[in-house]
Amino acid sequence: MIDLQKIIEGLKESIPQLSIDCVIFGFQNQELKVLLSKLPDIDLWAVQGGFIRKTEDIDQAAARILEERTGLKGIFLEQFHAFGKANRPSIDFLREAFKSISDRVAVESIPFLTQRFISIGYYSLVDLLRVEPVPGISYERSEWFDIQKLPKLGLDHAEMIEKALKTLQYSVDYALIGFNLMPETFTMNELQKLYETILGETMSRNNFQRKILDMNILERLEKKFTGGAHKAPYLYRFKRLNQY
Amino acid sequence: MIDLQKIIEGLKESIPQLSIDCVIFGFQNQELKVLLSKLPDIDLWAVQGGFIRKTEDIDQAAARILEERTGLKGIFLEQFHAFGKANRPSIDFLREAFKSISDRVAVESIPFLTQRFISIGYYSLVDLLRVEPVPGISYERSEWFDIQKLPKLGLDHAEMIEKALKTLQYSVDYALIGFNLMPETFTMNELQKLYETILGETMSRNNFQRKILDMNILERLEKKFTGGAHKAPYLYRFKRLNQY
DNA sequence: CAAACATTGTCTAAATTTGAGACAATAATA
DNA sequence: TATTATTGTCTCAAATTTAGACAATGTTTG
Repeated sequence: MIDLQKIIEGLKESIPQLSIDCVIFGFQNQELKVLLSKLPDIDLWAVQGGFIRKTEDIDQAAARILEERTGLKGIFLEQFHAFGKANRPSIDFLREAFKSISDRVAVESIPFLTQRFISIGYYSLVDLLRVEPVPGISYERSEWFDIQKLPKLGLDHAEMIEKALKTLQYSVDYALIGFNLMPETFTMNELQKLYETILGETMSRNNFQRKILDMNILERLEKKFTGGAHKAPYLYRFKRLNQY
Repeated sequence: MIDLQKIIEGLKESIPQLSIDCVIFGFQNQELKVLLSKLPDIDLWAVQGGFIRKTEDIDQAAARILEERTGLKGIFLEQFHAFGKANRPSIDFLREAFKSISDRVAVESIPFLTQRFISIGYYSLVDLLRVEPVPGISYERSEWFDIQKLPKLGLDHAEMIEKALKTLQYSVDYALIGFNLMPETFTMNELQKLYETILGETMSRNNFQRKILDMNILERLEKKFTGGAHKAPYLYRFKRLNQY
């Protein structure tokens, strides 16, 4: 049950007309996914949003929202763009968003919510299996969607995801170290699959290995015996030196 | 004389706790410069800031502020980062900023101004000679500063300029940085100086020329006879197709 | 008026990086 | 022991970048 009083109190401690939206990417089965939450009673989805408390840095607010929705702390999280069309969001979206409480109160009666919002977008890349999704207030449930097969998205969230993805692709090389996305140890092939999924293109095995090894960011560990009828690949892990 | 009433009315039409800051770059005498404005009675400078009107897209607001301060329209302007430390700005800065009117009203009595501000940073590239600087309200005058010799900056504006410059350096290759920074026509050597200044490194003359010409973005015009005792260089201008 | 001078435009060879194929090495299975 | 699938690495070709060289050309100087 949604506690209306708590919502309104929370809003009072927050900065009006300004929100944060986190585009949370996850990786599984060679698919790049994004964590979306569904509005009640309608097939409309959104990325993980929230507000900025008055005493909180915006980076802290983004980290808090990420933690609230995934349970993950200390994850690499990067701002990518602020969205501020004069007509976002439409009151229609808000009415849907607060439908579950709208029998008790009309959205229009909460001034905080009926105004125009400017939203600062952050993105993160997480180990999907470590996430226990908790939808934000007024959302029904959360789900991972393949980036190729997104559902109907509210507001400008399609554009947001698009832009977050572009930013992620642009910064794969340095971002992968920061996001502790890979398990502690992994094979070169597993790392390559991640690259290919993010970039949406295949890469040649030999040259990928050369490129990554030349970066000098990995240490080679013992071999991994998978039981497959073939040569066993080495395991690697990221070096523990001077990184983020 | 500053019209206090006009200021306060303007603020009423603006979104609270949210501002825009434009880092405006220009190029002259082989120096990359940034347009700063000085506070009255104190040696403290700031980039070109302003507020967002309630009915205005944030991109429009940035373009308006750019035009107000430079007289230039339709110029390259791109968002690069939102700044939102919980303690920005300090009330001290504001008191200085509004000193010129503070004999008539205490800053503290304008609630709009005493709150925390989150600022969205844009950067722009302009032809310095076409600019007629007009300082923002509450500022004394505007001046171009070599990026290497910045004066004392208020708030987090040093960090802002730093980050804008980094963004500019990253985008050198895909953005036509010369298009707005250079005069209508220019020599290859002048363009090279611009690149060298932005990137902070020297480049070889022959290879720079090849690289730029291969981009196929310039048209070659007649030669420029400088009076120097040597071969006259060609003049170029940017082609008039599908650009900013 | 020819020689000297400074700088420009372009060419070429060397060095480096990238792309693509080849092949031996090696776990597990038949 | 031969077969199979995959890995790690090598090599060669192609593409790109770097560096050097040199002729061309306005202007000044003798």
